[in-house]
Amino acid sequence: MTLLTVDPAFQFNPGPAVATKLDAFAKLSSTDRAALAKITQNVRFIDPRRDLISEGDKPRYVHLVLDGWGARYKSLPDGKRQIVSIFVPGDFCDVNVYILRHTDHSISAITRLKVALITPEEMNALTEGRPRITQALWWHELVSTAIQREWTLNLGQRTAYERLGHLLVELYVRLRAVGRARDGRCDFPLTQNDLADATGLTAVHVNRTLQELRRDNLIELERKQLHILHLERLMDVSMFNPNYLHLDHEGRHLDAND
Amino acid sequence: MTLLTVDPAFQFNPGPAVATKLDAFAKLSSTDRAALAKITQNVRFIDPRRDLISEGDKPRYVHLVLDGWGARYKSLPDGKRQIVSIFVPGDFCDVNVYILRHTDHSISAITRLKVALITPEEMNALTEGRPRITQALWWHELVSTAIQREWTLNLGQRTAYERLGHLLVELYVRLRAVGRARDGRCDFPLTQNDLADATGLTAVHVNRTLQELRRDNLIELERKQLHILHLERLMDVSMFNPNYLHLDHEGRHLDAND
DNA sequence: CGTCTGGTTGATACGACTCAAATTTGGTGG
DNA sequence: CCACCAAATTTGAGTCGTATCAACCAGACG
Repeated sequence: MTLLTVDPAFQFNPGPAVATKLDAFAKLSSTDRAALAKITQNVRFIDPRRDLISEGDKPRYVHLVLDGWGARYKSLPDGKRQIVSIFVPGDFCDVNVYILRHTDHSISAITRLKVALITPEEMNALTEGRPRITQALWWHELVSTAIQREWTLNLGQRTAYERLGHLLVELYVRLRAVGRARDGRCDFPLTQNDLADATGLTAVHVNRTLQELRRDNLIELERKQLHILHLERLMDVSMFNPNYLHLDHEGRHLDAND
Repeated sequence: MTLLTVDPAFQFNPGPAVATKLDAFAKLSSTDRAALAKITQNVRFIDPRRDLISEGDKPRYVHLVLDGWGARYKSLPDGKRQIVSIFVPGDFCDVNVYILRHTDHSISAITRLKVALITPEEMNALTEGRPRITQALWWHELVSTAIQREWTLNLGQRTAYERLGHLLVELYVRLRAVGRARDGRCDFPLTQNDLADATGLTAVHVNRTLQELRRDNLIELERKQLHILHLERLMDVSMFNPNYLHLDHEGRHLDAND
């Protein structure tokens, strides 16, 4: 399987998603950007469906997704599996994990994944004397856990229909924030099986529920391309409130002046 | 309503749960402890079922639970409600929240709650030049999100029976780690309604499932007291793996030498 | 061309929900 | 100390959303 073709999402924004994302919180200076660029030198590619990190591993690097999609999942002894997070470009997988002895989850590639490996030392060097970046990383961390809370709510209280709608909107909005989505359209490489693992439903039920969403003229989804036809309405029926993504910063928090 | 009676859990450990908890990660020095004690001066009490923080509030303080139980929850426009976290003594509610503009959730008291209010400035002063505390706080943060991930797994993949069993074990183990549980016993102030909100079940089903757990001789639960009769077996049937709590540090990571 | 993965469909089963009411518990005031 | 009330727990009957099992289909790949 050759997957060297350029991800079509690049049509939207060929630039680095990381800077875009952190910029959304605090306008970075040119030296901040240079420092960020520096830590993304050590790049690794992971084939689709391959694990990048396995439960029990000793954490050695912080991973930063430069391109492609990944998923964090946890497995149960009875074979069940839950996707607990989805990573899109610009996402750090685990800031500061190396504080812990062992990871409690696995991370695998959904598409072919391009990640930067960052050592603890590089991480320290990055934040040392750069309050904007330090705060932006904290922001990233807080948003990640806020997303995790929203997923808890999603699984606990929403119906299958709302749950799927909510997940689609979330991913669309997150992609849009890093310039990878526009006009209701984005790449969407998750299979119905992945969606099932992420929503706690079966693949069969995901299939039927997606058909409902299509029938209601809310989405189109085929060939790994998602088109949300009525974002407002989909947000409404899935009770999506974007507040938990904390995108209301627009770099106004701290400003670079160099 | 007068709730000035001393929490019976105190029988186990009258000392400060915070230090106990952070100590589990990194042995704190006496000056570290003094610094911790200092930030717990500004104390506030919250009556049961009252909100401590409401969704949309501007975060002003970091809250540290000194005594009692609390719950973080999110509500949906259709009235549904999900408890996404439970706080027990020694838990920080939100390290560094004040980076965000608005909170995306509410926090309420389960029992009468004793919390310390900590300003951003105090927080900075606490960590400044204290790498052990800084790391311990990061550890706290990482464990909190690991718990959130486990809850996602819990809601997505476990049956009602496993789900409840898992929650009971988690809370018992967390309480034990701060000296508030022993020999399978601990305070357990959650109502069946609370359990329902936390597990994404209905109160009726929680009731029936608790009866099953009792019938299977795994637990006793009455008058707000939990007794886990066979911890090993309960962990087994609920597929509880303690790794996500990252309690395997025992202060060996960093050592104070003063 | 055959195989494989991902998607679709149909029939049936069951876990958890809903609604409604009874019972118990704990706190309050007479 | 007892009567009362509200909150929490328990029980029963009926329903529904989602799972399960089993095929079948379509496109991509080798």
